[in-house]
Amino acid sequence: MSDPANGSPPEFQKAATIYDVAERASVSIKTVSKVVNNLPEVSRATRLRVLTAIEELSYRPNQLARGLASQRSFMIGLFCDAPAAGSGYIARIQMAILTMCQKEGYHLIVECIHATNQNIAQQVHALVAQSKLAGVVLTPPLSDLPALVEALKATNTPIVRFSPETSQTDVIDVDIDNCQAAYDITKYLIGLGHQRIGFIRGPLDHADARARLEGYKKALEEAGIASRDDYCQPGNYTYKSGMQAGEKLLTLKDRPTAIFASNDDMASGVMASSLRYNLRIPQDLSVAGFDDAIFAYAMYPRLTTCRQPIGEMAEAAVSTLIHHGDKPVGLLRLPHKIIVRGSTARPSPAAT
Amino acid sequence: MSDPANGSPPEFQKAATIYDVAERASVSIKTVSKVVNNLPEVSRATRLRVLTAIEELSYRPNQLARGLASQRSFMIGLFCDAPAAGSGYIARIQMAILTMCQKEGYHLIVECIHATNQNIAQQVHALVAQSKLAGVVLTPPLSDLPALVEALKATNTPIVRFSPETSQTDVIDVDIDNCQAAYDITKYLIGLGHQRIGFIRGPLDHADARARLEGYKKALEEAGIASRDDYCQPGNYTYKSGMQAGEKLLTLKDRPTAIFASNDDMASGVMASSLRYNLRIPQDLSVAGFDDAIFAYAMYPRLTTCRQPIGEMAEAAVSTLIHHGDKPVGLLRLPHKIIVRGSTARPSPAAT
DNA sequence: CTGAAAGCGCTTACAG
DNA sequence: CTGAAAGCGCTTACAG
Repeated sequence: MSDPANGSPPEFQKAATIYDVAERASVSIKTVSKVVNNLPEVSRATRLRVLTAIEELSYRPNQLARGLASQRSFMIGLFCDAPAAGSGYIARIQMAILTMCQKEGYHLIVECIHATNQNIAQQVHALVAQSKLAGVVLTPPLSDLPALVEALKATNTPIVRFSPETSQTDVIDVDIDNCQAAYDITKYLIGLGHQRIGFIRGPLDHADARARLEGYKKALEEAGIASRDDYCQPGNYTYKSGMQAGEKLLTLKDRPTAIFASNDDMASGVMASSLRYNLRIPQDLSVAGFDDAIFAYAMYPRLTTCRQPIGEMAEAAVSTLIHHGDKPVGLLRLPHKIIVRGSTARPSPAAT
Repeated sequence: MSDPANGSPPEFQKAATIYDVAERASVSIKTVSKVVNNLPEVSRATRLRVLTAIEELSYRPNQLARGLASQRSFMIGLFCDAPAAGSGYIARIQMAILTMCQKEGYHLIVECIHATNQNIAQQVHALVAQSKLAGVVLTPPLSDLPALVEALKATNTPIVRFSPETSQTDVIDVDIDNCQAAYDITKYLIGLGHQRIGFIRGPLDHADARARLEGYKKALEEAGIASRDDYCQPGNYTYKSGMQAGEKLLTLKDRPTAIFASNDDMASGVMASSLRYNLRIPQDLSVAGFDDAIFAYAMYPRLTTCRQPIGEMAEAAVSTLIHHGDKPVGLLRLPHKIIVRGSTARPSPAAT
């Protein structure tokens, strides 16, 4: 197939280099470089000539050479603990980041870092030093690994963290207002006519779990509904813990007419437990979750929940990494969205 | 912070290069290169000296330089249509591929290619030519995009496809035996005592859907159970189509005591529809799915299903890409696994 | 607005 | 078993 001795121009076999383009356009490679990188200082006529040559040779700059020479690659790292785990939150972030990267002409390189790993610093060093990443996106629970963040800072790599526990300097954080979101859902349930609203909280060492609990209480208080301790059950964000909390809530004397679980996995558990007591959803019991997990749409009835604006968060993250320096450091809060579906309704007259 | 005028060795500020290591170990860079790449022809003593120097300087080879010089990068591309969509099948593949890559010292770069995109060839050219990918993994539905496969072949990039429709030359394919898997599930249901087993098939233009249907029929036939047309309903792999098929099956005069849906989304739909008829699962109706989707474990009761050995498939895929040439081209079939959970049980005496 | 030259940090024949 | 040199394909001061 290959024919090295062939005298004809190698337009087919070998990829064109910047030299080929320069020669064809009768300019220096410097000029080609400028055109490719969209720098000014090139006359319209020259630019057009170069562009034509690029087109004709279907030239693509070699990213490896570009990165080596400029000491920065066009790659953004996405560091995850377990990309495929959980309810798809991480997967959704990845998809959004990827879309943004492609829009900006960057590539996404995904790395798995185990939060329990000991010398993270070493691993990061290997990863970042080797590839000269243009920036790194951290997803939970990695957002809250001081060792990771420090190691990254030491390599002078820009960082964006998704939903971190606490804000930090030198770092950009993107998140939603969990308290407000929980407040909104609770208020929506109250607006529906519910007075007895159960709540299943997440682990209290998670800042988001605390914030959601706070939002729930705030909404009740504002509506003049006394909060009852037995209506607020603990959970740990798993399906099973949701089912257990559901059992407790549904066997209460004055059982709630609505249950708001702080995530979709637990909401799913509640729905499972409601089957045991022959409660129909949403006629006998309204259930709301949080996250808009993949399965929230595949269960019956579909789950009312809160969706994070992951697309916008990713957009903010990537553009911050690429144009970093323009944006201020700190926490960026983006607006969430309540998704109302079939699992919530007005309480039946009998229940109220 | 940085102090270029500082005379002390730059062990901290700047990353060590191969020259620094060579100097410290008193060898040429060639020798360092050999040690790093695990090539022979280096005496034990020298190798040890180099290794020590590498350790002391915490040297990491620059991947960009390595790639540029050798004309091949240590990156493997994972091409997906929509990484986050669906029931997590793609996400799981990604996780497995990623794990393998890290084990082999490669990086994973994820690219999103829309199957509907017109000139895929161009996009591939840009992607692969730019980054000199060591290999590419294709996931459905991209596995069956001739334009993609051809474009990739033209760049001489090794390819591995997950679950393609049809085998091809020059390409390695990994898959399970869908017919056998469906046969196994059906046989398991028969073994439980079910005689009236409904089936919901996938779209018949999918090879896997056809194979699963075939497996179902084969198991019935072997057991001497006549297959009934009204027990075999069409579906298109969505939750909704599963629910519709469920309605049809459950309103049949002799309704099935078990339903086997060709994927978990449809199985989930069946379970939803069963609620309408006050059928308890698994007491009144057994339901089995296929895929072991993320939510299969989060529903109630948990779904009996078939899991693909994604870890092994990924292992085969990556090692094939890296050591390609060693392995034969063609289709590699790996063993599936039936996961029995709470959604299936013996039929109740009344029903049989 | 454009060129010539050095250099990014490796690998790879080619010698010895 | 090891060295010296060229080259991978770009970018980036430095000149003009």
